[in-house]
Amino acid sequence: MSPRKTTRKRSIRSPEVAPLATLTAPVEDYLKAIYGIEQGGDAAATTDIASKLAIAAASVSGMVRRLADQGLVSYERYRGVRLTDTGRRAALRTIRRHRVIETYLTQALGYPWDRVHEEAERLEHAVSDELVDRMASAVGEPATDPHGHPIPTRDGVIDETRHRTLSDVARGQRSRVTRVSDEDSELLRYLARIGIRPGVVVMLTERAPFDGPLTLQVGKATCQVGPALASRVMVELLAD
Amino acid sequence: MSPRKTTRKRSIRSPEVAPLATLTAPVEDYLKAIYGIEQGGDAAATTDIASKLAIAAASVSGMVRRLADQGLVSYERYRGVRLTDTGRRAALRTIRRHRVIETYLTQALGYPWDRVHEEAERLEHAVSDELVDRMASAVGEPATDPHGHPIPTRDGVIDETRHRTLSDVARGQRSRVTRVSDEDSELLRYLARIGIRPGVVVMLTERAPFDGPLTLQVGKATCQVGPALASRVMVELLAD
DNA sequence: GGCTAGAGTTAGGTCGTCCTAAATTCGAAG
DNA sequence: CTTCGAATTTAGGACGACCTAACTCTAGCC
Repeated sequence: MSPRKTTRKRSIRSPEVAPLATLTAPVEDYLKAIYGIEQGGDAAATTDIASKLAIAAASVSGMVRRLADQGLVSYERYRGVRLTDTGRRAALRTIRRHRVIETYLTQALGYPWDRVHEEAERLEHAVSDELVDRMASAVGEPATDPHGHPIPTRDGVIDETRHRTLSDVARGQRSRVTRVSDEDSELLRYLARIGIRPGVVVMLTERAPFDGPLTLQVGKATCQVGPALASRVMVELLAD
Repeated sequence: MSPRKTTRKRSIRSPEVAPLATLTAPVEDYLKAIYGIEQGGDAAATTDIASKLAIAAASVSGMVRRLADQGLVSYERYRGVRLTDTGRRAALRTIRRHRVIETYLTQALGYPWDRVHEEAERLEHAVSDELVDRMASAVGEPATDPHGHPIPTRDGVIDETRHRTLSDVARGQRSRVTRVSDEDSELLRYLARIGIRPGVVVMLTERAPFDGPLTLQVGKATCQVGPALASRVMVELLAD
């Protein structure tokens, strides 16, 4: 019916190795989101990207086409999105920036860990590579950010070890907290209050049935946490 | 899904004054530029703004109307632009950010003074007030940035003393450098090389006629500088 | 193997910021 | 007081990033 020739008419770019130089802030945000979703194994679905970025799905369709034009993702209609190598490099660069900034702010400027995410979310689009490297070296080239997430190296190498969450831990099992989700600052304040942070050892003493609360031994204290919280705390199991 | 009527409405102490909350980066740049031009005394002319921002004059006309709509400038067609109080406060806030960032980068992260401007130009739009304040206090609440420019206080108070330039200094006069222009990094590297930086005392020993080069005694060294450089170095005269 | 719920896309807008080209206005000089 | 050049504004576009509404495709179920 309608002409639907929207597929082309973009600019004519002969070379195919994308520049990687000047990405806009929204583009960097999309790439980060897609990277995160792809960690699940599958191609990133439109709605997942949309919900992660709090954007309408229709907007994602449009943007994804632009990302594909720029060689940052590969994309087949109705089939989801995958980062190209170029796109993955760009995503990891942004993630490195974000995490170095978070680490620097907490260590060098005394920022509380529940507020660095928001600040880093803005700064990651504005800092130069040089500044990121200076910040990283000022705090001793950290391997993880304050929430335990691994920091990619300058060359885009990142530890992709999967961790299980507290929800997966069996009763009576001791584990060490490795990472906590960093986006919800209320959650972070609460975790700080009950003593849960990367490095801390917790013992799961009880689990109520039907996805009920878990009872944890954290240091000398005991606390109960719901499944929503438990699924946002990553741990590694400890031998007894 | 959500109503997304998030269109701000920050409260400000004075009644009915404009929001001042979320200004875009271009808007902040315009306000800074207008502030700078207004320091000359007159209303800011369209072409001056355009050339300062490296933007077409027609674009400035359009933007200025939007600034006026937001209550940031007052504007009469063909008559130039003046900041309103709200606009001036916003401009000073951005200038404070810029200069605090410059100072922090040089003092805390060892950034060379000829590259901080560029970095600050991007970061000034991304940092929160809290971060700026933390940076300022980390480097001892500095009164000036690395190039000698005064830093506005949190409440928008700034030292507006006019300084004369080296071009205005009489032969045989001793003066102390107070500020140097910070936008040209090549100039800054050269100034560093010949030992001119804020605080340094220079003696003008000779001036060639017809706007020719000036001969300066800087410490134990002598150097000759052209009028283009001299007009970008601000000084205060010293009694002998 | 056909049907439909929900995922995904297209259509058609809006907004902010920029552009070039074509008027228009101002003010200074004759 | 007219006229001309420079300053300025308007007209008309482009682009990126978003939106809602309406349509289309896919996959899972009977």
